[in-house]
Amino acid sequence: MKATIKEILGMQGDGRVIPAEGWVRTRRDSKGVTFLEINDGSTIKNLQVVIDQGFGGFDAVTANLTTGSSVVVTGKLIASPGQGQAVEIAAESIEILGTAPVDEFPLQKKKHSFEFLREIAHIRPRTNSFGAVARVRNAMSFAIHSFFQERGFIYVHTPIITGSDAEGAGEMFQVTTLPLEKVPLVEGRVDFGQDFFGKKASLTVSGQLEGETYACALKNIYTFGPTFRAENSNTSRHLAEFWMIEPEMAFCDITGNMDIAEDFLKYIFAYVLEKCPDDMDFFDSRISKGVIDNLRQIAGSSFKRISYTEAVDQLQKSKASFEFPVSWGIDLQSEHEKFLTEQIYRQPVIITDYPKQIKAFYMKLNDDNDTVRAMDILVPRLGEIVGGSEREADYDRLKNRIVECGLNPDDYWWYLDLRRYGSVPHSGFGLGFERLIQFVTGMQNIRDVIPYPRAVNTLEF
RNA sequence: UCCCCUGUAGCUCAGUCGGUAGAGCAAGUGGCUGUUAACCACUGGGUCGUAGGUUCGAGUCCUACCGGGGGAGCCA
Repeated sequence: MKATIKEILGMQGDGRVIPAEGWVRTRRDSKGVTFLEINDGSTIKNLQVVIDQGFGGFDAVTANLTTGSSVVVTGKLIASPGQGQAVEIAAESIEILGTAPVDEFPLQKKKHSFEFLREIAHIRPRTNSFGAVARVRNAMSFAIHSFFQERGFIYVHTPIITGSDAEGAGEMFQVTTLPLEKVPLVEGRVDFGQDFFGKKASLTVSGQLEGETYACALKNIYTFGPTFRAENSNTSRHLAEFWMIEPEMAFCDITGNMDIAEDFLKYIFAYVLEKCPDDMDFFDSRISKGVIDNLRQIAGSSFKRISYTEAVDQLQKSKASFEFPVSWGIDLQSEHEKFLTEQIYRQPVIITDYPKQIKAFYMKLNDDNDTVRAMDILVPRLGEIVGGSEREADYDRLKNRIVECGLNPDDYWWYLDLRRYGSVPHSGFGLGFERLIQFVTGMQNIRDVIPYPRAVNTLEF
């Protein structure tokens, strides 16, 4: 394999003759000399190619040497006499592999809006912004695995298709092979017995319940995979298909859960700062001023930990006027979460011990019988980024909560079995990968941190 | 799903009181011995989202639909 542009930029400009492959980003003509910047996505930086217009073969390619065309340039790698780059290639031959006609190719050597680029999602990775997002996303994926692997967590592949219809985490996409134009009926209702699985099936909204079963066998596990929500939500923070990270730890209480979650976030931030300095410089200067300092500061500090009751007190004491008034028992609204992280504490905040009414059935009930051992991590700008809890480990209390929440215990027989045989305290949390990328990069819209966003009425690519 | 904003040149936008279309960037041509957000000059470029309506006349006002954005809810 020939050297990537990233590798070439790290070489000495000692006059060696090498090939360089990439796509033309921009071209500048002066009298007698043409400057070409080519990029191959291996780094956000471009390689400058200098072409003496007198050299044989230039006239043959000049018309097609346009933004977006793909080229192989061979020439001497030399120290650059100009400012802005250490080395450059003095072209000795140029081959155009694929042209990009200027009147058709949608990217120009100018800034484009993210809204426009979303319409050409197959071309947008060739821009600085989306190249940087892709590289940071890659680094973060790797960091997730290394964080857990270094701590002995087992990576578990929980199912994508699920038969549990009542996980309660959101609207589900149905999966079926039944002919939708002629659905088989029994007594007026759909006969799922004739469907592929013999029962109603859906795409998973969470791997947590299955994750718990493996944690209760392997101690510490994590999942990292696609998740689906059929909610009709149209915001810059929601997708119908997104990636979620869900660790689950046996013999672990809510405090251990918080410790791991906090360490995890700091590890990811530090990792990206170390491994993607060029891309992060780009985000810091062009996308969101101050992201680097912000991440660095968070990675080196301790998160504020308060109870839900304290949070409500703080919000009430602030005398700020909210659209939704604050009182004990309400679910915290976006405006409340933002006020806590951006105005009161100005840092990530972990809130624990929520009223049981506003949380899921599987969370461990506290002795007060009113609150559960939930923990949400809120960050400035995005609000909730992590949601987790210590799980209810007592069979009877869990069964009661299932009934209280209007669910059918029979649907959870295998989940309840965990509490019948060798039950242990265990805890875990869930974290939306794209929201984490948003936080790290400062990108405003979640549709711009995933290659091909799936959302309501969005499935062009 | 609700509220608000928006749709005009390839892109980003301006367009006053309703009177017949503008800029910047991009592109093309020419100029400039090394540029790097290159620079200077000139040139070309429009079914004003779609369909109706009001009017002598609609980019502009009204209605519906479609697309995009922001916020809320739901949530990760």
